[in-house]
Amino acid sequence: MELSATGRVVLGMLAVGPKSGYDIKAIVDHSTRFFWAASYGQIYPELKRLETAGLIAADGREGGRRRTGYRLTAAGAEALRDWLGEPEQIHELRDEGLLKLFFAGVGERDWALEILRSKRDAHAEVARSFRTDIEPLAAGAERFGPLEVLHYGIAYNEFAADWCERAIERVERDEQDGAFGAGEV
Amino acid sequence: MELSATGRVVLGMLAVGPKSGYDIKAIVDHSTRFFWAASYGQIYPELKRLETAGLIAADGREGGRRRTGYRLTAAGAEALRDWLGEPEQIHELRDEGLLKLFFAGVGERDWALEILRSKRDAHAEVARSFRTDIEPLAAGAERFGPLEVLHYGIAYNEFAADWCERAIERVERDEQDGAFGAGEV
DNA sequence: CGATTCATGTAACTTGTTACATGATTAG
DNA sequence: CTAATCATGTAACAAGTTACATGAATCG
Repeated sequence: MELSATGRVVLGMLAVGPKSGYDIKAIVDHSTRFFWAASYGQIYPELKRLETAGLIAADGREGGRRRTGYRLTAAGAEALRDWLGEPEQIHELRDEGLLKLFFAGVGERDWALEILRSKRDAHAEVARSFRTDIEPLAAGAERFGPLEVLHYGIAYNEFAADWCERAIERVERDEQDGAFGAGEV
Repeated sequence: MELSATGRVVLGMLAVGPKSGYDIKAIVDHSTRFFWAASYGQIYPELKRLETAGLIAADGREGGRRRTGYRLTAAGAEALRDWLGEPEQIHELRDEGLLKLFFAGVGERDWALEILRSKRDAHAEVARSFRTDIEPLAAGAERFGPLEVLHYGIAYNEFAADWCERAIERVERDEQDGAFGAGEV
């Protein structure tokens, strides 16, 4: 069975331990959402689909609150293993800063500088918040994975901020305006 | 007027010079598609919308073939300037390798190594193809933008491949299996 | 003259977000 | 008691892909 985008994150989260849709959403929102988001509108229907397909089942837990928790079945564990074992990895990026930079040459040099500064600042701020807000919480991780991915997120944003900084320096150093563009707009 | 995602790339492409929907699609497919894609199903309806809104107009060019070319109007140039001047920059990443890595700890160490190797190889291959297939064509760029963005693409993919390589080394060096996870699946 | 490319367009489908409806439980 | 949080779910919408239909022009 081919897992949907949301099915992948749901199955993975349930592999760590039994959870409700609400739990999954909360965990996704402060972990994978930076590279793999999921909304209630996807999670709840997907839980039903996975249950129908026999990959997950209700966990028996009863508590004070109404709650529909799920756990992985043996078939679900197998589906997760299959997916993790496939070498294919979707990689999609939608980066408006790069799109703006692509067109920056239709204007003046200042446009490029402003675009690069905005991109630099945005990446620097994400890296900073990962370091100060999330890393302390994730530091004592029990399981391989989350902390490594967080470190990737920090490194990626610092790489991007650095690249922008160096690009700004190049543009500022570059004296001849002729190299910039035709100023079509 | 708020530009749609496709409106942004269409307006930018027309700022460089008059183009048809077919032209735009062809250019997007070998340039911005890595960070800002667009399909015919979006481009043609968007051209109509932008024309109705007065941001673009038919270019007068007639040729042998049937062709509906467009150019920017003054209002379109203003809309493009407004958009380029806004500091906001959408940044969305969907990275299945990171998602797999996030869950790698539910299995054995070998899973993590395979995931990291796949991600490393994919990024290395993109960087290689940018360097050998695209950079030679883009080298003599007249306008600021495309070449800088290409260099970002190369640097980003090399960063990611490097990070994976170093993560692989860390995992291989790390002897104590206990640090790996509970092996839930 | 037949294959390819140029060229436009749409319909069906899939995916995903947002906002809302609903109501129970718990903390202060 | 009341505000916040827990919790599930759906409807409406927005965005985007794929595949197809259509046909003209060009290349070999």
